Amino acid sequence: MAMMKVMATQGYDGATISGIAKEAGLTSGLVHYHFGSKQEILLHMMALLIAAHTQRLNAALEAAGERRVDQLDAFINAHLAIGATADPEATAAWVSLTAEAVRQPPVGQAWSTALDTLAEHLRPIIDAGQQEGAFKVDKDDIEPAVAAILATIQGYFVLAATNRELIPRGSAAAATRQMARGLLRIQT
Amino acid sequence: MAMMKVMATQGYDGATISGIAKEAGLTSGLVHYHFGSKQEILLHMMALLIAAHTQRLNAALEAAGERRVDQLDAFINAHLAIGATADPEATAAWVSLTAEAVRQPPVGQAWSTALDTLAEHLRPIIDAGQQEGAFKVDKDDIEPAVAAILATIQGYFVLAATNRELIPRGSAAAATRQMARGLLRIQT
Amino acid sequence: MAMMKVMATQGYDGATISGIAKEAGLTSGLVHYHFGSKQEILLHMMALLIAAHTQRLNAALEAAGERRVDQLDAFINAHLAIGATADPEATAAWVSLTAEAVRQPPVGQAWSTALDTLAEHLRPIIDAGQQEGAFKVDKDDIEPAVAAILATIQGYFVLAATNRELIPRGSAAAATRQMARGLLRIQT
Amino acid sequence: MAMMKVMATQGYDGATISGIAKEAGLTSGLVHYHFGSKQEILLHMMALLIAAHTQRLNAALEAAGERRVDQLDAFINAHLAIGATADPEATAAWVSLTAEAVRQPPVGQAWSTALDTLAEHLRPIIDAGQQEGAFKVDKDDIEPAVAAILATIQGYFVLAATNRELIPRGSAAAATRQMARGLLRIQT
DNA sequence: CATGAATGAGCGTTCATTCAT
DNA sequence: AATGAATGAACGCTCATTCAT
Repeated sequence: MAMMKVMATQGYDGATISGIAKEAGLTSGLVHYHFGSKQEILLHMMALLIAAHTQRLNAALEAAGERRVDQLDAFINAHLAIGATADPEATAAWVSLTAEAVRQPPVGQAWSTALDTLAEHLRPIIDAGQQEGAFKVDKDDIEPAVAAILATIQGYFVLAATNRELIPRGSAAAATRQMARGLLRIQT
Repeated sequence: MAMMKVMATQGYDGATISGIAKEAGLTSGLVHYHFGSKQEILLHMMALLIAAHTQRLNAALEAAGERRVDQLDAFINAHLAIGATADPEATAAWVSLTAEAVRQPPVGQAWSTALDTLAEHLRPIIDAGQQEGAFKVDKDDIEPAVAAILATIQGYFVLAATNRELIPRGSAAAATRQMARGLLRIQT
Repeated sequence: MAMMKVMATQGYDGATISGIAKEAGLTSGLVHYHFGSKQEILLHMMALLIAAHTQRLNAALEAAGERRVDQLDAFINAHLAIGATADPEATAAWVSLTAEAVRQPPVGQAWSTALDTLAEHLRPIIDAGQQEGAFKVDKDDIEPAVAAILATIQGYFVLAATNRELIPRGSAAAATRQMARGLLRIQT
Repeated sequence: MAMMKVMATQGYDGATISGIAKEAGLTSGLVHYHFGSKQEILLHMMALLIAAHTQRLNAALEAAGERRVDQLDAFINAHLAIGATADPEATAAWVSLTAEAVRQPPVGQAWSTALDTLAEHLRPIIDAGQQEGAFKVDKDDIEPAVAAILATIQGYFVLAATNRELIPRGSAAAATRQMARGLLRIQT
């Protein structure tokens, strides 16, 4: 998506319609012909980003096997493996988008929905792990754990977009897995 | 700072000079008399935010005592205690600011400096804990741990600004402390 | 005509080609295939409006009989009978059109022609009435009278389109006939 | 007012903000600094036009003396004397404005109010004339008469803006007075 | 004939910035 | 120090018009 490329470096307000159009090899009029408004482009970009990510995530979870800890690792890896997020442009765009989620209610709603979807992938894993005794946590600590893991992932995105050199290459997924083990009291 | 209030709800581009001025009870002309450009206001706001935070952080660390684990907890609590960040406006403004750090190099630089400063507060604690044997980690895992803890904190800011209901009340600091224990292999 | 419907509520500039096309169940491309330009559509709409009106007018005049005063009444009634203009859409479109006649010379020309045509229907009636002694006016007052009656009719259109409640139901034609009697000094 | 000049020849949509600004020797930004929106300029122009007219009308009515017929004539003359409206630009602008009254509800409201104000000047004259026996009309014919006279005046504005040559020089006021006499059955 | 994607000029509007007072 | 009028560039968006299919 052209908007992603432009937003990655210019942010939402800096991403002008004609800038996006030029990046995509179109004219500004045509962009509006297809999208109606700038916000719609943003929402569409989000949908693409989320769809691509969801697909990757589902594939990773299916490949993870039966063990809860492996599923947990797969969830983390799907977000953070390979250099604290594979696509720097997508990461930067996502961070810019986060700021828009604060401002524009429709974007905020879509953002919330996306995060909720992630939580709904993660929660059952932790839930099952807890019930099966693999994760030795209180029932009451499950929701906090879901939030904590998602926070860590989002935080890595922020750091990757703004302070890449702070993250030792390849450490994000490993560190997060280790944190999750502590959080969920997984024996290793 | 008036800009913070406006940025919290409107973002950087949505925060107009005259909007900021009105919030502060001034006129737009006078704001420019003092600041020269909008970016300078942003940089000034960051400086205030960072200074206030640094002061709080230093006070917390001083009060923490000698034990490394207490210092670590103090560091985490200083960022996340009391409902996943005390001041919702400051949090929202910080998240908006993050997006600007991606766009505007001077802002990005200030942001990096701020994060580095935090890292420089956190690193010696972990360093010492490792050397003293309280934290049973490899030397090579110290930098990743610093990044991971900072990522988690920043991630909680993001969630607090966009998805507050995902974070169970008061769970942020506790969960982060627990994660840090797992990451640094602290016996409890 | 579709343009009339759209112009009645949106005016000329507010009436977009694709809006007109949608109203007519066509596509914008096809509209241009037939008309070449938006102005041409307007001119075509005028022609239709005028043709329909002229036909109605001629029929009314033929049915009016020999007496000049009856012909005069028929002329007035053909414009104003039945609730100060029967078709509100046509009236509103006509008023919008009037404004375009001020701006676009070709439209102004067509408008003038239309008014002249009306004058040419009205003038001979008054002329004959004056010569035959039914209308006791000076020869010099004929042209002013033609203008005055046309003005009253156009004025009723304006009021009907903008201030309908100012006109007591059904009073327009009667009042105009009475005014014309005063103007032409017709004994009653 | 600059907008009036531009609207007189270009209509409302043709009157661009920068066109108006240029006519007034300003920049487009400054125009918006003072007016907020194009519609507000239009409303302001209406207010000026109406205020100027109301003042002229009141002066004319005060100078008219006690006789009802003189007051009636003064009312008519204030609108139409001197070449079917003195200021061609104001007339043309008014006609363009009429079309906007059909489209833009706030303009329509202001237009209605203006017309109602005129009606409220005219009605008491006719009312009194009827009660005093100077005007030999039914009570029920007063409202229709008010509407008819206003219609004629508005109609002359339309003709003046679009078909000036149809109106013999200086005939408008005289013809209207004569029509009013017929309408109100005033003996002469 | 008919479609609808595509163009591009131009619109109203916003706003950081300047400057006379 | 302080005001707020003034500037001007840039934005999102609209739409008459064109044209490949």
